[in-house]
Amino acid sequence: MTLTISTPLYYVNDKPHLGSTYTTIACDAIARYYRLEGERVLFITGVDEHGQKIQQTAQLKNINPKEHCDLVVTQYLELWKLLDIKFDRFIRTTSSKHKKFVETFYKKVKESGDIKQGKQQGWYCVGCEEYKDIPKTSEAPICAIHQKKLEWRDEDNLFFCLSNYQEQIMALVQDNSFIRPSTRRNEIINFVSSGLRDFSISRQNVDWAITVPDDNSQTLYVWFDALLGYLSALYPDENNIDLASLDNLGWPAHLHVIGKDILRFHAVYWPAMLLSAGLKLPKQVFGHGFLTREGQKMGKSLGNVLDPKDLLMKYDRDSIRWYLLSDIKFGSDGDFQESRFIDLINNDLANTIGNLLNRTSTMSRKWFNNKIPLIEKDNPDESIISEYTSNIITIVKQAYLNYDFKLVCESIIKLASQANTYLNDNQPWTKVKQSDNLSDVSSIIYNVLETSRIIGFLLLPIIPDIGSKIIYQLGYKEIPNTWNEELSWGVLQPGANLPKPYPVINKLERE
RNA sequence: GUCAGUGUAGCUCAGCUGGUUAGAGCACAGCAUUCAUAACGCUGAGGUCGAGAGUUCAAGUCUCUCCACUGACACCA
Repeated sequence: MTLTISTPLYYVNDKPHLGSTYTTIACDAIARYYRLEGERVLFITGVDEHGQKIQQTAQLKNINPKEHCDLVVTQYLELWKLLDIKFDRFIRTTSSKHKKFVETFYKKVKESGDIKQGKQQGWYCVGCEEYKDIPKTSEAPICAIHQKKLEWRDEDNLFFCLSNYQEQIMALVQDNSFIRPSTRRNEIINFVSSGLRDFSISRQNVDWAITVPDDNSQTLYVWFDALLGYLSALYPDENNIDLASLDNLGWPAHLHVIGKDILRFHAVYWPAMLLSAGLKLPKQVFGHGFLTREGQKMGKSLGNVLDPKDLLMKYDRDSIRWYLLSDIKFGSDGDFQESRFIDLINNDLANTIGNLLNRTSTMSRKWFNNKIPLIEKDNPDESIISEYTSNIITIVKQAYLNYDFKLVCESIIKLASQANTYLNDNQPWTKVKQSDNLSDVSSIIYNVLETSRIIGFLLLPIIPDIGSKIIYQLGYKEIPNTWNEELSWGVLQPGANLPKPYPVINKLERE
């Protein structure tokens, strides 16, 4: 069975920002975890390219919308490459595959009787490009943001009959495995229990969008179009687009990872659309938090937006991944603080983990002829460290399953600290001076090499580069695709060659 | 405005159904040490748990009031 995991399809109004980077890194870690577990994973990401805003942005730049989209898409792909994001599908909503699918899907929903004519009425601000929630009866209301008069709009649109799915959606959002983290579930339940209203899925004056199949005077509203990207992404190409084959292509999705701001679309509208089309529902929707920077909201007006590309110029990708995944509880909001960033990288990655490997490998090579020591007898202390390690493995695996990356990282650090303490307690550098203790020394070193090896594997989903470096430095010629056989004690071959160690990460200087 | 959530050491946060001297990591101080990336290890200092009142033998943990911040309250993604 395929595990399908998705990021949102990012809106290409602007270049990628730290938020989408964060989401994508988290998804990548999840995908890597499942792959190591031996699962067949389909990791979907992509972009949402339609809508009036994009049309307008392109106009401002004096290029056509497609050119604009192509440009931004290039930036996304480049960033994901720099971050070594191992996605399987990248879906563009302007692709012909997607268009074909949207038409197919629309027809099916229409056959189900869930599309009707309606009127979209309301006070509309041209500046905001949105309808304001202001009573019909108000006279000459003014937009609070733009201080301009609002227009009364009364537009014939197609509506999706969301209200037909009130009970089913209610049951879905109350199921405590669907919306994660659970703290966000209540909001959605409140929303649903206030009564679902039908929503419009078409627009009359937006050209940069997919045309409604049976009414070329209108185009489909971006959300209706964008959500369908999760499905169109599954098809290998634009041939044989039919709903029945989705079952074999990886649907239903195992997990949609999204920002908390778009939870409602994914937990309410999207499932209803799927129900209407007779398709299965995704298993989980995870709404993560937002990032601030040095305690402040990031925004253009403040001029404090942190560009992921700039970050990558200064720091390597694993440092960024480690910071985002280890310091911020996945699901909660987080604050990006550069001094903390530097502290964490230096302490966790360089001092605790990197130095552990380095000191152990050096000892082993120095005293055992550049090899992993031969174990001559059982070390009575072995069980202490090996049992500790095995407990950590259990905790880490469970934490990965819960998408609790913070706990994953914390537990791995604990293991590394434990190994450092074990070395200090046993002092192999003292024992080695007395030749009759050599067999003790070999066991001690072997135990810590083993621990380091397991640390390397456990780190792979979070920081693949550093995890791999650790594993290579222990003599592996290649990184195994799955980890279940590796996550047991005693895999390192005594007597095998140990390459010369080098720092898995360099320390960062504080400015 | 209505509803929900948050407010615990300098910083980021744990503290389940109320119960001995309130915890962790980072930062800080001291000790120790050289196998190692001036790293590791050990010890310590640090909090009237947002404010006030109440229930209780006992409250960070329950109730009420207040203060501050955040989010949701339908078509901006």
